[in-house]
Amino acid sequence: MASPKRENPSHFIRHRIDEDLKTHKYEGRVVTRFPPEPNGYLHIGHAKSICLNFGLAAEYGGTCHLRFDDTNPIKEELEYIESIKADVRWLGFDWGKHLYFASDYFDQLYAYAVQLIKAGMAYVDSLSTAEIRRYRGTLTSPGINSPYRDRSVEENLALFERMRAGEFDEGTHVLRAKIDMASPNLNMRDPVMYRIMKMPHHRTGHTWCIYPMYDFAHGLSDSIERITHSICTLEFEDHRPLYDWFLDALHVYHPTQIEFARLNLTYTVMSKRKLLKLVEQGHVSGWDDPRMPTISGFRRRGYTPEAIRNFCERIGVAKRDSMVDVALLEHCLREDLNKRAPRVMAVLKPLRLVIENYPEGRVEMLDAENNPEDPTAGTRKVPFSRVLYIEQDDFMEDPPKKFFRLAPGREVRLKHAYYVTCTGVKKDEETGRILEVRCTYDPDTRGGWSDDGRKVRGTLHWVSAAHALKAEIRLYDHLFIKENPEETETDQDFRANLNPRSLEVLFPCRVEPGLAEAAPGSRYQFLRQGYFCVDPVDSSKDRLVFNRTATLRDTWAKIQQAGRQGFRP
RNA sequence: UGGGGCGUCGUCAAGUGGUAAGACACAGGAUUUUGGUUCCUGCAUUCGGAGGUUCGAAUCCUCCCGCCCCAGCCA
Repeated sequence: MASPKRENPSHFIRHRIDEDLKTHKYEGRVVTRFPPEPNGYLHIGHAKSICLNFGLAAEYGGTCHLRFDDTNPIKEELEYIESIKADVRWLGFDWGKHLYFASDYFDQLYAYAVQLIKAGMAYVDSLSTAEIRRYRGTLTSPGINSPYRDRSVEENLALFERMRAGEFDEGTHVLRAKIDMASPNLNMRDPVMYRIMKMPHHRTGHTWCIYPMYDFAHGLSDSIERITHSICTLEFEDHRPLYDWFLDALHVYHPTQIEFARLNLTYTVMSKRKLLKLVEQGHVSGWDDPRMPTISGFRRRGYTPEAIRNFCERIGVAKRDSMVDVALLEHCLREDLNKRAPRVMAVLKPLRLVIENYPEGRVEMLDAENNPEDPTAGTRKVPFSRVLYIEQDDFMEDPPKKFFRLAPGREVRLKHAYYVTCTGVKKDEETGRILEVRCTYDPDTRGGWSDDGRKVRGTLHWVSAAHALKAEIRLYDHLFIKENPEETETDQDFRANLNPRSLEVLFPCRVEPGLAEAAPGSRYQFLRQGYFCVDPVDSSKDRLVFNRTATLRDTWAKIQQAGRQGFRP
């Protein structure tokens, strides 16, 4: 990789690690972890965390663990574990042998709990869920001690053992840390450490009927794995005192928890709950719908892991809540694909173009450059004949001044081919709809160039009607119509902002014959249109399906927009 | 009205007492066989506000304002 790398942006977590390295807090080690709960698909917010954790580890010569935080069997499924691993791998990261599960530590965690009971720092509470809530107090008033708070160590030990043995029903007992019911931090008001759940676990089976809570399990899992920097999102800031409390109480190895702001992106939602709702209610076709901000959605949409990684580096890491413009993500994608994607011609909304002076039955194979940004990409042959398809948008019968595409009497270049001059149009007598455009070509302009100094303003893409392949093309737009879908009128939710035009399916579009061989998932630039990929799920030899990953920047569209607004009274 | 955080350009974001980086977006212009790419140029006399300390403040102090998070036997 000789490409000139951007210098790594400065951010507070790098500063913290630098500082710890300087003071030898962790003997020069850097060990991070990405700790997903296997209860849903990963989204681009997770990608930020993955890039941060794996990226930092790589940068400092350390390691990053992939650890599944699987402490709640009712919400978690095997299926998610595989999708998460696939997504992390696809993003380009490798956990090597460091694949772990919090459930692997259940025995150790149980022993730690017993140790806390013996130290008088944990007790079995027999209050009901509702009572526990009531005893906890509120934001502004302190909680009160449970009547079971002062059970003897022996009694607690016996009760906890019986909880484990399955002697009690769910909800009848919990193990709580004995901290401070009057703490202004609600997390410190005797947090629950274990609850009874008579539910088999996807990895430990029927071994357990009590499961540890996040706050107890997470920090200790970090400790067991000798993590140095435990990076999580802002909402856990209030949990840090508790994270530290368990580690200190048990006198075990103590990682540092550091919190950063989660990613928000314009025109989309990011919470698992909301994404699940979109899937379940059929607003999208699934977790991997190309409009979803999931990793699998972006993958199917045609995004590259490089673009996503670059995006994650560019957005930075900080503690303030923010909403990143999705235009930056699109920019990263275009920047990557501009260099790599082969150019190809595809007509989305076909309009017949007949070249009156081109011999019937004649076919020429013209040379076309595969990528002007990459001289090594070579050329290909494209068939040219008397009847072509051009884009409907590339012809206007009565064009405005700034339109420099095809119109009666106007001359344009057909990319890689010839100059053509429009001689007229053929219309449906009744509807007035344009059926085809007629033109003549200049045989001296083969390849799309004339040495006589003649200037043509426009260059059009095209396909030969007799040779082109039919294809289905799916045009995607933002899933929501508002930058912040959360902004709604009272008594409606984010679904009210769903974009009814987020998907437009075009068929039959006409594409270059060479695309018959296009591999699923392969990416192209459709000249003058945008970046597209072969849909890895629905495309087949019989029915080619392309997804639009992103449009090209479109100055003409902007001019039109400005014009329309200008004419508004 | 308890506690924990956070406020620097439209959006991200550097900056850690020496006189406001960069990116995206936006607006002009040049080049162009993609109205793409590339290339120039412009875009915060000012850092939520008000005082104060200092030769000097986005950086230190005081007060105020605004936004986010926490009352799961979820993570």
